[in-house]
Amino acid sequence: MPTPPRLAILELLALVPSGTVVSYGQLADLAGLPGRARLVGKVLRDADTQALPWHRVVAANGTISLPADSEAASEQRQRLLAEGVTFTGKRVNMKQHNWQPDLAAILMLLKY
DNA sequence: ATAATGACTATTT
DNA sequence: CAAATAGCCATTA
Repeated sequence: MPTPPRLAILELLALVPSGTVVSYGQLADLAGLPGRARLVGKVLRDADTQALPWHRVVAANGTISLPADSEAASEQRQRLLAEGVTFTGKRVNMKQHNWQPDLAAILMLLKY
């Protein structure tokens, strides 16, 4: 049984549009959980990655927060590239792709 | 109750 | 730009 905080994170993640990314901390803040970036990471580990855009979550500096050599890391990068996300070396160009919550997302946040 | 852990982050070397 | 440093805080052991 997911605790309320986790639920908020998951619902919010589901709203992140293709071609954009969010940082762990940003997602935590939006979900009303300031300072809990690490919790987001844990949620992603436990969550059902099949149905959620988990690959749209990257570190605040734009890098992928998974072991550079891991299979998951390369897959995440591949998925992002497929959505049109551009990289500069190892970092996502946050300037262009960092998600800015739209009205729908803001409204949804009100229930928490 | 205490201590270690980690898909984090901001700052400083 | 890479690496170390020091905060962060729920979850685990």
